[in-house]
Formats: sequence, structure tokens, C-alpha cells
Amino acid sequence: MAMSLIADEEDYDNSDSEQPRPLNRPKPKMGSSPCAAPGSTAGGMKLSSGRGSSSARRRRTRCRKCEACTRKECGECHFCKDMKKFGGPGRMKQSCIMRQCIAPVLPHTAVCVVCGEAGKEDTVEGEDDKFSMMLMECSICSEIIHPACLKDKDAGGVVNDELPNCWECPKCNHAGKTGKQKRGPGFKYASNLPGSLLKEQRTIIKEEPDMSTETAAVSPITKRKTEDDDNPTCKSEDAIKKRSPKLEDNPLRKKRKLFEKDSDSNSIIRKKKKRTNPDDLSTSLILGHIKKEREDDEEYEEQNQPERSFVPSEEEDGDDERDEEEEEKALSSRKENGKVSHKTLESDQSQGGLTQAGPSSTDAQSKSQRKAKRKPRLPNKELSKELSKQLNQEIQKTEDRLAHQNGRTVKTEPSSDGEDRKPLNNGSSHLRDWLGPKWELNGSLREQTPVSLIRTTTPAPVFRPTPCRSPPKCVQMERHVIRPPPISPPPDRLPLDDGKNHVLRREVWMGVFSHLIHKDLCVCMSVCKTWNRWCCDKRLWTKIDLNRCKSITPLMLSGIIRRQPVSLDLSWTNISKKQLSWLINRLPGLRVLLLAGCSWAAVSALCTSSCPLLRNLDVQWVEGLKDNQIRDLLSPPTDNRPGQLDCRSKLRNVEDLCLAGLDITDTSLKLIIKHMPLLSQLDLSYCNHITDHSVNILTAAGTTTRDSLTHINLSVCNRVTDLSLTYFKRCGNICQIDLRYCKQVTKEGCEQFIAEMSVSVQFRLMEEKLLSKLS
DNA sequence: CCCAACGTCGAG
DNA sequence: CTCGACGTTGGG
Repeated sequence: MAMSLIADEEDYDNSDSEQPRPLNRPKPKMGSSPCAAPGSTAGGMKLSSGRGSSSARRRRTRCRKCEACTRKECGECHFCKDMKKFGGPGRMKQSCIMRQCIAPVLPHTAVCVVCGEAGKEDTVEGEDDKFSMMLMECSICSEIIHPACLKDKDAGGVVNDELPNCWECPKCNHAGKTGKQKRGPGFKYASNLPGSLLKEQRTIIKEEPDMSTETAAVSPITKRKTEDDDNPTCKSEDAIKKRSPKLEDNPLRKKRKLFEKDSDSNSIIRKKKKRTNPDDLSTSLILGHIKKEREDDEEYEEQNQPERSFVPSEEEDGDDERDEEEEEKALSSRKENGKVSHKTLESDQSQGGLTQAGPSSTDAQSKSQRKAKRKPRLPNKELSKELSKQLNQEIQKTEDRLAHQNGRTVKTEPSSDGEDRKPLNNGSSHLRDWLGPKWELNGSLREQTPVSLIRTTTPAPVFRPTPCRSPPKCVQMERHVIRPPPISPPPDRLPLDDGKNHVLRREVWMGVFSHLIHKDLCVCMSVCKTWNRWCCDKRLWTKIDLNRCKSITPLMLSGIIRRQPVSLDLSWTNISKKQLSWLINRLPGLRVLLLAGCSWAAVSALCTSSCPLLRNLDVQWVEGLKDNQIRDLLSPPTDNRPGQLDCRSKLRNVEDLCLAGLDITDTSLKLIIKHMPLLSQLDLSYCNHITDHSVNILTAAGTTTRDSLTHINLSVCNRVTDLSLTYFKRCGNICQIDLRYCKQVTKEGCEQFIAEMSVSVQFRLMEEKLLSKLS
């Protein structure tokens, strides 16, 4: 044991267990606990003889390189608001949620428990050599060691891709300790985040109790739950090894089995995980399911065939397509029904939440999926599972990539115990459903043009498809950092089976991918690891359309975050405020946000979230959105704390605003004029309270809108008359005035407008009462 | 030394 | 169970 380690032990002992901790606080909270401080496990170690071989855990620290680390503090999140620099009390001492490190690293002071030296991967060439010389921290015993310093080099370790320099060391692994006991160290991610979104896992645990026994397969939170449950009964050794139940939710998202051989300089070989106990069995079975992230890109068939032998069930490949169809049928019928039973919806979200919690849950996914296959089908659930599975594979692969970027140079065991049992395109069709072209709800109207609307006499009630109100109460947000999408992910060329690379370079492929619609991209993502990486490039996902997707699951949310779209359409969905808030806070580059037909409760998330780049906001037909709500939306931050001096509206950069179908009055328009100086396109169609006076206000001298407005839609505003046209003459940049179906606007009025404007600008009637400037 | 913030506890 | 609080670690 290294001296530093011993010193650590003493330190911890002193602080944690042997001496009363000096406390200012009324309650000696931490002093009473051996697990109080990070790293205090060494204290625990001394307390427990069973932990003799374990090391003090080193607190991890930011990598300082990832996208999150390089961000600035948002100044608006919970933790930022706590910071002294933002005028808060500074008690919480947490990192900005936008800056939660993606890949926290071992501190520079970390050294090998055997040789006492730091990581030396920089001193050697070659991936395997690098691996053997880098420090690896065991997620079970916390020992930090150079793999090269291991005595028994034949023993296998399981690399945890979730964190750099993290594995289950051969000792622990060999002893049959499973990752379920520990989460990876340093995985605090967002643990203090308020408003987590993922409550559903509990539901799923209850619904599918067997999942809680699939230790390696459950999501972090599921696992946490599992472990918590296990805690009282687990053996003392394990209990001691665990620093605390809360620490234990390691999403063992993926395991890579490693084996080192003295005789082989490329010492890591691929080997199946042995099944020594039921746990292992299930683990490996499940691992088999998720093992799509292979080091080598492989043919579609190759991925599927080996795993078939593992399919214990009556499931056959031939069924999959049929199943898929069934699901789609079910899906469409569900859509037609326009509602989903609450229970089903919840289970949908449970599933989503479960999987969203982390790639490891893919295992659970697969399992539950398998299980579900044997049961009468629950289409919605199935759908969600498929979605989850698919997405998690993507996520997993993304994480792989990140792991590699972090210098992990470990070979992957290719799906040791067989691979995913389902054909790869199974499930992608569902992704298609939500990531692809919008779900159409019985051909319902999304059109904003009055042409489709005009046929109804009472547009609003008729047009508003009934989005699922009251989203499941248990919607809980993920507590994990959702990793950003890869940018130009390696490799540069597609590796082929023969060890060579495909002749085409990544950018060529990207050019091809860029022509695919999202559903096809999803299919591509299931082809091989490399394609998966490439296809997750956010350049391919600038626009994500979930219009009319009835149930927004946490899984979808994480999928969105990973793709960092510039444009997001959540119209007519049942997204909740919490979900939307969570999303917005994680999409700093969002420019287009469509929330038509959502509830005001959800849209109100915009009041507290920051989206400084937002250019295009669509809140048409949002129920309950009236003047007061517009005020809330546009009001600048109310606090005057340091760092919050910006008194401008959060929506100050909006250029295109759609307020169709809202009961807003001139009060709202005044606010808009005041707070949206860049507004150029304004849609007020179907706003029955809009009058000539409103137009007068919009075009009055001294208003910004007078000059900024280029497009105005007042169609089906029955209180607007020809008088408005005279007001529009003041607008220097107006290009289009839509007065279609305004009963009080006359053709003559329009013609007069054209005539009078012709001195400076040529307008023409594109349609009756639709005035457009000739370019 | 200071600041940032990890990882944990425990009140509610 | 959630989330505020905070001792202590890690970087500079």
C-alpha cells in the first residue's frame, strides 16, 4: 500500500470516526458517520476488517475538457443561483448544471496502489500498452492501480466505460463481485439536481419485479432502489464495501471484459463472462442484449445471428417484423383514440425513464422486452421499450466514444454471451415514429393557414386536437448528465471485418447521412458502432419533430439533449413543465421552439428557463395563455442580484412569434413591442380580441415593431377592418400582410392599399386579402 | 491560501 | 424520497 494511502486512512480515521469532528453546526451530522466525507471509505476500511484490500476512494474532478467543462455558468440554474457570484448564499456549493462534467477524471495526485506512481499512459505507444500503464480505479474496492502492476495478469477486469479510468478490477471481478454493488466512482452527476424527472422507474420496478433482480441490468436509479432494498440484508462485507447506499447506483452501463496475459503484449483478449451464479447468468444474458457497441463494426446479420442461440423464448426473427407492424398498428390506433389510459401512459414513461437513466438499463430493456414478448402484447409499452432500447444503444455507443476520447484504449469483448436478440431494425421503426416525421393524429390539422381552418366556423375548439392533458404525475427527470452529441466522432473511416478500412471517409458518409430522414438515420444507427457514432452527430439532428407525439418520455428527453437540436417541435404533446424546463435548460443552442397546443402549465417553463438564442417561438392555441401569461413569459428576471442585472426579457431575441388562437389583447401586444425588439414575423390569426387599435399600437411611431415587422398574420381576426391597412402603411419593412378571412376587411381596401403603397413598394394580392410585397 | 465543487447526510 | 446543507478534497 502506498504511503499516501495510509496517510489518507489516518486522515479519514481522525476526521471520521476516532475524533469528534469540530463542528460549528448544531448537529454533528457527518462526524457520526464513517461515510461522511468523500473518500472517507478509508475510515470505513479501518472500521471494517473486511475492507482490508480496498483503497481510499479518490474524489474525482472535472476533466476540464469536455463540452460541459468548457461552458460558462448559466447563471440561472438552481446551483448558479445559490452561488455567491450570482447573489446566492453559497451554501449548496454545487456546480452549474450546465457544467456537470461528462467524464470526471481521477485527480492528478492519484497514484498506483502498487508502485505509487501516477498514470503513465503517455510514456508508451499502443493502445494496449497505454491501458496497462494508465491508472484504473476499481468501482468496487476503489483501488487505483496500473493494470501492468497487477500480480495476476491473467485475471480479467471489467472496464466501466462510463467513467475514464474506471473498471472492476480483476480481484473484485474474480471474486464474483458484481457491478451492482457499486456505481462508478465520481458519479455524483446532478445528484443534487432539483426536479429530477425520473420517478417512473419505481413504477416499473413494481410492475416488473423481476427487473429488480437483474442487477446489472437495471438503470442507475432502479439500481439504487434495488441496492437500497438490498442494503439491510447484504452481507457485511458488501455493506462495508459500499460507502453508502446512495453511492451504489452505478449504472454499469456496459462492461468490457479484459484479460491480460503475460505472454501477449496485446494482453487483453476477448472472453466471455463466466456464469457462476444466477446473477452472473442474468448479467451476461442481459449484457448479451445490449452488446451492440462492438469494437468492430459488423454486419447486421452478424450481430443478430450469434445471439439467436441465446434466445430462450419462442421469439423468432420472423416475428419481429410482424411484431413491429402490430406495434405500429397499435400505435396508430392509439393515436386515433387520441388518448391513452393513464396507466399505460405511465408505464410508457416508466420505461422511458428507466432507460433514460442510463445505457445500462438497456439490459433491463432487453429483458423486459423479452419478457413482454411472451406475454400478451401491450403495444404502448412495447413501443416504449423498443424506443428505449434503440435509444439506449445509441446512447451507449455515444458513451463508448466518449470513453475512447478519454484515452480509454481497451478492447471490447464483442458481445460475449451472444448479442442482441432482436434484429437491429427492430425498434428503429419506433424511433422512426418519434424522431422521424411527425405523428399525424388522424390526419388532424396542424396547418396554420386559414385555408384549412376556415372551413370550420368555430376553429379553436375543433382544431385543437386534444393533447394529453395532465401528463403522468410521476414524471421525474433524469438525474444524470445527458451527454452532448458527438461532433465529428471518430473513426475517420469505417473499419471492415478484414481489418482494413472502408475507402470512404467519414465526411463522405456524413454527406450521405445528411440526406436521410430521421427514421432512416435511426436504422443506420443500428447498423454498426461506427455508423451509430456518426449518425448521432448533431448536424444530422438540427431539427427534431415530436409534433403530436402523445407521450413525451424521459427517454425522449435525453435523446433530444444528446442531439442538441436547433429546432424542436413539441406541439400538441403532453410535455410537462418540469420536462420542458429541464429540456430548455439543456439546449442552450435552441433557436426554434414549437409548443403549439401545449398546456400553459408546460409553456410556463419558459418563464423560468433561459433560452437566449430563441428566435422562433410558437405558442399558438396554448390553453390558458392570455395577457397575464404573456406578461409572465416576457417579464425580465425579477431579481436584482449581482450577475442578474440583465433586465431584458428572456425572449428578447425572438424574431418569429406565433400567438394564433390566443385570447390576447392589446396589453400583450404592448408587452411584445416592449420586449421583442427584433420581432419580424407575428402571427395573430384567430385572435378574436385583436382590433384595428391593436394594429395601430403595433405600428405606432416609436415602436420597434413598426420597423421590424416584415410578416403579420391577422387572418380570421374578425374585428380587424380596412383601417388596419392604413396603419400598415407606416411599416417600413412590411412584406406580407395576411388578412384572409377577416370579415371586415374588403377587397377594395386591399386594392387601395396596394395603390397607395405603389409609390414606394409594389404589393400584390397573392390571394384574397393576402398582401405580399413583390420582391 | 482561495475557490470550486464532490459526495454525503439528514430534515422535512 | 427529495433536496438543502456542508465538510472536505482538488486545482491553481
